[in-house]
Amino acid sequence: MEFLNELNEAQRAAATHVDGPMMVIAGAGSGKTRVLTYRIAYLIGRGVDPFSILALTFTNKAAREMKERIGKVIGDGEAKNIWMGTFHSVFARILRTEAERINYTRNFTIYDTADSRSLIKDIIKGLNLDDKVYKPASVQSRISGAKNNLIDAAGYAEHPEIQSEDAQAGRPHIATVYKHYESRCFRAQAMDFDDLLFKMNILLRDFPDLLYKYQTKFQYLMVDEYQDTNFAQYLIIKQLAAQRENICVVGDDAQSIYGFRGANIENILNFKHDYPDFTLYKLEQNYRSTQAIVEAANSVIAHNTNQIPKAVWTSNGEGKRIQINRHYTDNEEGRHVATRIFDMHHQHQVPFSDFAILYRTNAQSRAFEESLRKLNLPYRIYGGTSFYQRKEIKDLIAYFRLVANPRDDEAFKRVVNYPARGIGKSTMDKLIVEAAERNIALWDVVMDEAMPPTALGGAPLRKLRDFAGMIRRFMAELDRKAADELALEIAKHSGLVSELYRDKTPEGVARYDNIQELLNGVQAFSEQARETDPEARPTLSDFLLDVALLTDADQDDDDLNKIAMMTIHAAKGLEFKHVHIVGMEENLFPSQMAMQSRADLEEERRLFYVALTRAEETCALSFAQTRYRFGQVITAEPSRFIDEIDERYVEYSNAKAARPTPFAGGPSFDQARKQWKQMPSADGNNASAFGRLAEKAAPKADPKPFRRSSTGGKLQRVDPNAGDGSVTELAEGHVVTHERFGRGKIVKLEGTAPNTKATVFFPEAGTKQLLLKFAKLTRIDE
DNA sequence: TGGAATGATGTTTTT
DNA sequence: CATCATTCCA
Repeated sequence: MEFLNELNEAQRAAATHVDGPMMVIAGAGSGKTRVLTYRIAYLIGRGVDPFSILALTFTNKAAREMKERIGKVIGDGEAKNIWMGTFHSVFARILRTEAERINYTRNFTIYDTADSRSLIKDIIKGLNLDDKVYKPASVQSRISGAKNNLIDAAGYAEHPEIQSEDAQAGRPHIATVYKHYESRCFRAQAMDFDDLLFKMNILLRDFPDLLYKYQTKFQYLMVDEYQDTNFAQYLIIKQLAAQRENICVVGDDAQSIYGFRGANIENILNFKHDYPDFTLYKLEQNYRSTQAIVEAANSVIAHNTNQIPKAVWTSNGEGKRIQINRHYTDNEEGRHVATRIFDMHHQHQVPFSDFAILYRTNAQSRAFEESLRKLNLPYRIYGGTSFYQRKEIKDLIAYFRLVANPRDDEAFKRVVNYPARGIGKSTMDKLIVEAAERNIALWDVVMDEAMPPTALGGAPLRKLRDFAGMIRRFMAELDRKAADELALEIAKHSGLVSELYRDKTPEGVARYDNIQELLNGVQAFSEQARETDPEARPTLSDFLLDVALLTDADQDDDDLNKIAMMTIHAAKGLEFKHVHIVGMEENLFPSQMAMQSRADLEEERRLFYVALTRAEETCALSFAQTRYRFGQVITAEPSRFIDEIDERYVEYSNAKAARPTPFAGGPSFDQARKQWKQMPSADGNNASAFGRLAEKAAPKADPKPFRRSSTGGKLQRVDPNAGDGSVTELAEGHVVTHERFGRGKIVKLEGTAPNTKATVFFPEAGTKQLLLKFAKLTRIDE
C-alpha cells in the first residue's frame, strides 16, 4: 500500500494500527485527518468490510471530504459504504430505523434550537412562571446539560445537587418545565438535538438485542475531535466498542472549545481507565505553519494549567512574526484589514481564498463586510444566520415537516395561518388549551371526528379542517412521490409561493428566490440519492433528516476564490495562508461571559490557540479601542491574550500599540473620557466626537490609498463611525432623504443629543417626527 | 382577524 | 441596532 509512504513514522504507526484500542493525540496541523483517512484505507485494504467501519466526525463536510479522499485511495465504490458522519446524523439515521422501539414514528421531527426554545417558552407561560426568572434560553441550556449527562426529567427532579442548584438560583421549577418539555416533545413526535444522543443511549441501554446488533455491525470505530465529545457521546461509543474494543479516538486537548455544549476533556482521561492497555500515538510535528506561528501558539497555550504534555514543533521556515495592529474604531479595523488584503492580492497576486478573517462572535462580521465591499473584494461568510434559518425557508420546511409528521406542533403553529386562512389567535388559543387538556397533538384535536373540540365554533373548526385536509392530501403522497416532486407540489398548493410572488419589494423577491433555491436543493438531494443508488426513492422525510442536521460549514464552496469570514469555532479544522484574528479585546475575546472561572478562561485561551494555528504563513491580530456594541460606543482594552504571546514572535506594526493599556493615564483621563461620552453631539451620537478627537490626536499610522469615496461627493451618509471627518451635522432647513419616506426637509430640531428629535416634512409621506439616533437620514447637498 | 406601529429587550461559541 | 412581542387600530 503505497500511500503509507506519504506518512511520517508516527503517522504511519497510527495508521497501520489495526486491532485494539488506540488514541492519537494530534497537535494542530500534524496531519490527523490524513492519518484517519489512511487508516481507514488501510483497514479496507486489509479486507475489512466498509460497512463495518463507523467513523464519527465533527461536521458532515469533514465526513464528505474524508470519504472523497478515501475514495481516491481505494476507489469510490467502497468508500461510500463506510458509515461516516457527525454523531447527530449517524445516530439520527439509526434512530429512524429503530424508532418504533421507543414509540416514535420513523418520520419523527428534529426540533432545532429555535423550535425547542419556543416550546420551552410556551411551557413556562403555561405554568404561570415568570419568564424573567425562568429565561427560556437558560432553562433550555439547563435541560440540554441534563440530557448531555443522560439525566431525564424524572432523574432531574430527584437529583439532589441539581435541585439545590436550581433552588439557589431561585428557579426550583425547572424540573417541572423539563417534565412538560419531555412529554410535549413526545406528543409532537419530536426530538431535539440532544435527544438524538440521549435516545440512542436509551436504545442501547434498554434493548440488548440492538446493542448486540450494532456492536456486531460496527467492528471498527473511529472518533475524530474526541476532545469535543460529551458524556452522552462518550457512552454511546463505549457501548458500541465494548465487544471488540477496536476503537480509535483522535483529538487534541489543546483544541477543546465546546465545553459550553457539554464537551468534556475528561473523556480523554477516561479513555485510559476504560482501555488500560490502549496504545497512545502522539503526532507532534506540525506541517501547516511557520515556526513563528507554532511557537507563538505554544507560548499561549502554556498559560493553561490543564493539559496533556506535548511538544508541537515544525521544520518549516521561521516565517514572519505575528503582527499586532491597533485601531481607534471597529470600522477602522475593518478598513485596515480590507486594505491589507487588497494590497497583498494586487501586489503579490495572492488569491482571495488564501485569506481568512476570524472573529469571536458573528456580530463582528459587519464592519468587515462593509469594508470589503467598498474595495470590491469578494468574500464569503460562513455561519451566522444560515440559509436554513431564514423565515421563508423555515416556513416551507415547516410544511414539509408537518406532512412528514403532522403531530409536529411547532410546525403546525408556524404555518396553520400562513398564508392567512382566517385562523387567528383566539382560535389557536382554544385549540392549544384543548390539546393541553387532553395531552394530544394539535393535529389530533383537529382530526378527532368523534369528539369535536368543545370550545371551537363551527366556522373556525371548518377552517382548521380544511387546512388539515390539505396536509392530508400531501401526506398521501409522502411515500409515493420523490422528495423533489412533492416539495414542489407543497410549495405551490400551500399558497406559500404565490404569497411570496405577490410581494414585489426587493426583500420579497429575495425571499421568493430563496424558496426557489430550497426547491433546487431538494431536487439536488433527490438526484444525488438516485445517483448513489438508482433503486433509492428518497422521500421528503429523508430530505428533512439531512436538512435538520446541516451545518454552516456544510454549504458547498462552489464559489471558490473568496475571502473567508467566520467565527473561530467555525474555523476549527480549517487552514489558511493568511489569517486575521480581529477584535482582540478584553470582554470580547476573551468573552466577558468567560471571565467568571478559570476553566472558562482556559477554554477561551484554547480558542485563541485554535485561531492562531489556522495560519500557515502569516497571522495578524487586531483590536479597536472603541467599538459599537448594543447600539452604542464602548471603549475597549486590548486582549490579555496578546500579552501572552512570547515577545519574540510578535511585531507591533503600530508603535502606539506597544504593551500595556493605551488608555492608561490615571483617573483624570478616565474622567475626561466619561465627559466625552456625555457630551452632546450634533447627530445625537457621541461616537463622531470621539472619533474625531482620536484621529486628530494621533495621525493615521498608515495611509489608506485604496479607500474610495463611496459617496461620489453628493450624498453624505451620517455615519457616526465613519471616522474620516465626513460627518455631517444636520440643521433646520437641510434637505435629507429617508429610506422609506424619501426626500424631505428638516423643519425643526429639538432635544439634546442622544435624543435629538427632528420634524421633517416629506412631500411624499407628510410630516414625520423622527429620532435621529434611529432614523437613517442622509443629507443631500444642494 | 389582520396588519402596522410602537415598545422592550438583548448578544458567545453550535449539533 | 435589530429582532421580537405586544398593542392598537381598521
